[in-house]
Amino acid sequence: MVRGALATLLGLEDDLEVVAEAGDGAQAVATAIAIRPDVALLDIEMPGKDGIAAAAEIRAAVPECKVMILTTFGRPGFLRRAMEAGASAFLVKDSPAAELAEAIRRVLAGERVIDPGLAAAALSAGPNPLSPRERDVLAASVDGASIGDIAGQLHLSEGTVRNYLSAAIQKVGARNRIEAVRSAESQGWL
Amino acid sequence: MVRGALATLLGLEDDLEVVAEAGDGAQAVATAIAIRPDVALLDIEMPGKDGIAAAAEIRAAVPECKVMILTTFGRPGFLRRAMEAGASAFLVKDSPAAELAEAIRRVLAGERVIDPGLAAAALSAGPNPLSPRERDVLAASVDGASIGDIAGQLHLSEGTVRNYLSAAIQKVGARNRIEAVRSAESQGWL
DNA sequence: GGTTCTGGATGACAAAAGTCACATGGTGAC
DNA sequence: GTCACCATGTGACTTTTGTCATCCAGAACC
Repeated sequence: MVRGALATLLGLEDDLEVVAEAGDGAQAVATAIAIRPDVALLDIEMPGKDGIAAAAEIRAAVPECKVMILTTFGRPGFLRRAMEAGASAFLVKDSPAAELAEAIRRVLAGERVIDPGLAAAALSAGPNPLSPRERDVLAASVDGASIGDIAGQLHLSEGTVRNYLSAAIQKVGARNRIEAVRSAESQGWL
Repeated sequence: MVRGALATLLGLEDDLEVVAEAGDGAQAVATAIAIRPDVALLDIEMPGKDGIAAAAEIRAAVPECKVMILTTFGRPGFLRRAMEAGASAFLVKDSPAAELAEAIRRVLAGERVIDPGLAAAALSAGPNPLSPRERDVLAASVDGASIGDIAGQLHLSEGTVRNYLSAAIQKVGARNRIEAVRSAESQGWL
């Protein structure tokens, strides 16, 4: 519904044309390759996951297509990863609707558009302090899995899982697994 | 942005007029009382919380104003509470945008509009099994608080908190606190 | 060749978390 | 007036977590 509404809205602008819509990441990549649009506007939270991966794929397959990220949660880590994936813009959905069309025009003109408050947050937060393995273990514990579950799922010994979790908890400055997960999630580190 | 886009979209319909917009629950209630619209379209997740409470207040203060809930997460418990608050419609944002205007017309004609899949889920899930106090304790533990923290926050002894938590975990069929929180949240029981 | 880093593992230990049994008041329903 | 819950509390007990020290193998780097 949101996508449809935004598409209709953008279609009302004289100088913009919505050439396609897609419901998930994979479909977005396929459509971008087929249509070769000037710009692709992607969300991060999508069914089938990861608008950032989709962004990277589109950049690789269709270099002349600028990629813009429009997302609900302005997490510093998301911004960082989006930029690394070659995105030209990073906007959050709580800015006014009029800004969207304006941002698209600026991107088409070659500018990069980044929510200023978010840019500051991303710079002050610093990079993801978690090692890849710590990230895996923390990510595997989001929905209440026990140490044993995580160990089985990741083919590690329980002791190792405990160690990684302990390290992750310290690094993010949390007091236990749950706080660590919340905190890492809110920074976009998972 | 989403609100603005939907408002513009609805404004394009010949027979509908958007008379106001509000950014949070309190403002929505105040505006509804001032403007006395035919229908109010509310989200549940709002800054300042709880579109369902706002719905109930609007129903009480402006009885001729129908209240519709449009939300991202179609949780059975949300639907139940929305209906108890006197809502005339409960829609989820992943239905097509065209349906929204149609739903508004049906509500204005006196019908109740409910997402059918969600209605089934709400009926099969049954009512919230948690006692109010169990709900409080579980809700207080969402972001990683320890038993001691919760006890202090709710002015209970640690043993009592443990007992409530244990009961809640059993009732929702979870294996630990985190699973219980996730599960209760996904049902809309918190 | 030595140093350092990372991924992985073990064992020990303390601190939480979770379970159980049981006790006491209060509130409604029948 | 009894019965069934609820909210609240205690104490004992087991299981899970989280922390720490220490170890080993491979890769990278100088």
